[in-house]
Amino acid sequence: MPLSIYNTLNRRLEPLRPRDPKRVTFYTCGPTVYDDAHIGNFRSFLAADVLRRFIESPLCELEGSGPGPRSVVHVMNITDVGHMTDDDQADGGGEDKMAVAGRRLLEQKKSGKLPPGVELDPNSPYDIARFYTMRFLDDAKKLGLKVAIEHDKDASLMPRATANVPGMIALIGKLIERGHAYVVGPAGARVVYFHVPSFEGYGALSGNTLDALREGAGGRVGTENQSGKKHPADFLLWKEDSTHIMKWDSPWGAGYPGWHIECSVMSAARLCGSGSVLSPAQLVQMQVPDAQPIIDIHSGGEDNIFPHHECEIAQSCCAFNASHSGPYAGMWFHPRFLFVEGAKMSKSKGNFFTARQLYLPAPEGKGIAPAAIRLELIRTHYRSNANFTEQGLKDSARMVERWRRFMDTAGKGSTSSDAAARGACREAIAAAMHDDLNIAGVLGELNGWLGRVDAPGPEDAELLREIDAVLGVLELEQAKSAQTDIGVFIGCEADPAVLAKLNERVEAKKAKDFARSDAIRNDLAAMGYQIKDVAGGKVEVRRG
RNA sequence: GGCCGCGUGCCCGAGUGGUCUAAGGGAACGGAUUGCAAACCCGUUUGUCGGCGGUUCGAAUCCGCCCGCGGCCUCCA
Repeated sequence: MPLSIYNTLNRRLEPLRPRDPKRVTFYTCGPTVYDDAHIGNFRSFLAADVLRRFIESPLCELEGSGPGPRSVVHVMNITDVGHMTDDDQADGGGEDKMAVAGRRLLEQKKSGKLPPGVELDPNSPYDIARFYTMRFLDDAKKLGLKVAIEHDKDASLMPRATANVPGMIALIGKLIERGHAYVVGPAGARVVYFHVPSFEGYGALSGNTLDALREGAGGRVGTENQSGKKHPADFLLWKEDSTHIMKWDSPWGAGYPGWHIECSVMSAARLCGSGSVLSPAQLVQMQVPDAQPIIDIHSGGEDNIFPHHECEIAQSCCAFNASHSGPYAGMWFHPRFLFVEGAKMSKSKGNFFTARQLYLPAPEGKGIAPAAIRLELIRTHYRSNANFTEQGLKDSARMVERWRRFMDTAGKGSTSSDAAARGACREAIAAAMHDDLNIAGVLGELNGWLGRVDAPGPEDAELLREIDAVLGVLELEQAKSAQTDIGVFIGCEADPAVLAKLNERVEAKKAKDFARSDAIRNDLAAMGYQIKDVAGGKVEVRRG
C-alpha cells in the first residue's frame, strides 16, 4: 500500500504523487520570529518533520515509484517581517509585533534577564528578529527538526522574508502585468492589492469562495476600511509607508510587503530551481504548465488554511501557471491545534509553554528530555486536537527510556530475535505509517514487539534504528546530566549543598542508620530534588 | 450562518464490515526485589466503542440526523 495522506484540498485521503519521486518538494510555513516558538507551533512543525522523514525512509512506498533512495527538499521559511496585516481593523491595537517585542526585550535587558553574550539593540527590528531566529533554530535542532539541522549546511532551506523582498517586488510586478493586481492611492500612500475575483479557483482549499464569504454572518469582510479596493476580499500585496519600522524601496514607493506574498516567492525560489535559488528575474520568467503542481507538499497549522494558504494559491497560480490556474501544491497537509491540560493554551491560565521552558535545565526550564517532548508532541494523530499533559510527558519519557534500554541491551547482544517476528513488526509499522501517518499504530506494534523480545541483538537494534529514523526520538540528546563520584544529576547542576547531603546519606547508610538516611532524602525533597539509588552505587538526582 | 476536523476504558490511543468478549503505552491494585524507596520483572483490574435511527446474516467500522469539542470565515502553528 502506497503512502496516503489526507489532502485538505480535496478533503480526502489521497496517495502522495510527487512529480519526481526521487526529489520530493515540500514547503512548510515557518515561525514568525517576534517571540519564542511554543509547543503548539512545534507540534505542527514536528508533524511535517515526521512526514518528510517517512518519505525518506526505506519503509516508505510511493504510488507509481520504485523503492528509494529518495530525498525530500524541505523548505521552512522564517517570517522576520513584523507588520503584515492588511487592514488595521483586523488587529485591535494595530501595533507592529516587532515593536512590541522590542519593548519586551528592552525590559529584559534592563533587568539583566537576557542570556549572557547577547548583543542586541531592542530598537532594531532586525536585531530582534535575529535574536528570536537564533533561538528558534536552537529549539528546532533540540527537537530534531531535520530542516533546521540541514540549515547549518544549506541556509537556503530556511529563507528569511527580509532577504526575499526583491523577489516579492518582482512577483507583485508580474501579478500587476498579468492583470491580477492593481495599485490604488496617491503617491506617498499607495497600496497594491491582489484582485481576488481575477482568480477562479479562489476558495477551493478552504471552502471560503467569494459567495461563501459574502454570505458569512460572522465574516469580517465589511465595507469599512476598504476604500480603494475593487472587491472586499482583495488582499494586500504592498503598502507604501515611509514611517514603517521596516521598509524597502519599490516601484510603488518605500513600504512593506503583504503577509501572503513571501511564501509564494520563497517556495518557488528554492523548490523550483534545481538545487539553486531562483533570482527575482528568474521568478518573473518562470512558467509552469497548467494542472501541474508547482510544489509537491505544503504544510502549515490549520489556522493557515484561510486566508493565508488560500491567498498563497491565488498568487502563485496567477503568477506561475500558464493559464493562471492550477493546484500550486499537490498535497496540503494541515496538523490540528494542541491543547495543554485539557484547555487551550493561554498565558493567563498558566498552561502556556515555549519549547525552551520545557527542555532547558532548572531553574530556567523544567529540564525535560527533548526526546520525551518530541514523542509526546508527535504521538497523537496530526488531524486530532492533541492534549499535552504532564502525565503524557511522563508516559513518553518512560517509553523513550525503555527504547534506550533496548538499544543498550541489543548493543551487547550477539544474536538477534526471531527474524519472522521482526519482519512482521516492520511490515505492520510501515502499513500504519502509510495510512495517513498513524503513529499511535506504530507505537502499538513497536512496543508489542519490544516486549516480546527477551534478548535483543544487532538486527533488532537495526530495526529500532530504522523506525526511529522516522520518529526521530532516540537520536536526540539526553537530558543534560553531570556525573560526580556519587551522583548523576539530570537536568540540574551538581550543587555542593546537595553533594554534602548525598555524602552524609552514604555514611548513614553505611552505618545502617536508615532513619537518618530517609530523613536526608526528605530534606532533599523539600529542597526540590528527587533522588533514587541506581546501579553502580550512585544516586540519580532530578529537580522537581 | 457557511466551510472543515475530531468524539473508543481513569489517561494517551490502536481498530477502516465477521478472528473485537476491542492492540499497545501509562495509571491503580497485588506479588517478586529493595534496609525503605526507585527501576526492572510477573499477575490482576477498568470499556460495547458520544446519542438515536438505518443498511447488512453481521457495524466501533457504511449511511442519515442529533449532541459535544475544536479550527477558519482577513493577527494567529
